[in-house]
Amino acid sequence: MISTKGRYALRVMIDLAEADPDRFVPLKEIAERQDISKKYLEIIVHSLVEGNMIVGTSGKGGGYKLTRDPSEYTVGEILELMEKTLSCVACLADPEYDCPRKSQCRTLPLWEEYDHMIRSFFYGKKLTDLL
Amino acid sequence: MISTKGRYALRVMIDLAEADPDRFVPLKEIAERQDISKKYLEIIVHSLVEGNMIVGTSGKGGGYKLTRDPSEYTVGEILELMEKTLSCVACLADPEYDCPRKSQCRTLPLWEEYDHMIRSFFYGKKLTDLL
DNA sequence: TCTAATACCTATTATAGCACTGGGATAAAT
DNA sequence: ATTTATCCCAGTGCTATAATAGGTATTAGA
Repeated sequence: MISTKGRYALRVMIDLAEADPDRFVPLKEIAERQDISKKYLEIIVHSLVEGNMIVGTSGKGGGYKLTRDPSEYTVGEILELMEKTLSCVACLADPEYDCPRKSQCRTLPLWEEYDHMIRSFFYGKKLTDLL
Repeated sequence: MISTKGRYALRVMIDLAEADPDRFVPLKEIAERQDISKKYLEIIVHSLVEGNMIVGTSGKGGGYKLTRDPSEYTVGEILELMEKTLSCVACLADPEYDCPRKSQCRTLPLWEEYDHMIRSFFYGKKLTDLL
């Protein structure tokens, strides 16, 4: 399941994409428009800043704005940043994990196909496709 | 994410699909073959019995077997039984829920498309496709 | 009829992640 | 100095997951 973090992050990004690209939009505004607690959004935008999706400046007139043109973001990268992984099963989420049953596992090919489908879907969607 | 319940259930079903269709396969055997604690599998097969996917008989010579031909099961129905929902977001998982933002939500169409894709994928796979 | 093998039932637990909330420190513009 | 912001750290309540434990009931066969 996509958590609120991923879903809210996407809404924040859409909100910013629809704003004046040269303006720093304060979180308070986004919170009101999106109907999400500003406090909770702080956590989310922090991750977005860490992932270089947006930049923030403090002080009066401060806020957040995108680091690139809206058309240069994919939904996949935003979601993956927030969810840590888009993988549907534990055995694929951690690339380090080497399952002892993998050679005989009847279900692994299914999960791999599923995983691939999800990735293509989300990485194939641009942020601008949602506007 | 697909939980262990869903993944293990699928493996149980595959295990039974590969067994003699007239034989009741004891859980102990499945647990050993699949390398899953028998105790935990009890919970899983209980749900499978409840959902009429398999039947069990007690006593010596007892065990579990499929209720239909392996080709008549879809992966989707097995997973949905175990996971309660295959929906990726809370707003679609509960059909009763009527989101106040749905008419203006920029992300809803994305989740709907995603949801549909997942359903088609899993309901389009038969148990026999995994053998 | 006894025994072994089996399913079936109820309960408890430990851990982790999710979805937040609170209080303050720091930064910048007027 | 004041206002408007971000930035930072900490804590909380809840629920689901992934099990484990111990027992009862049922059945086939020796």
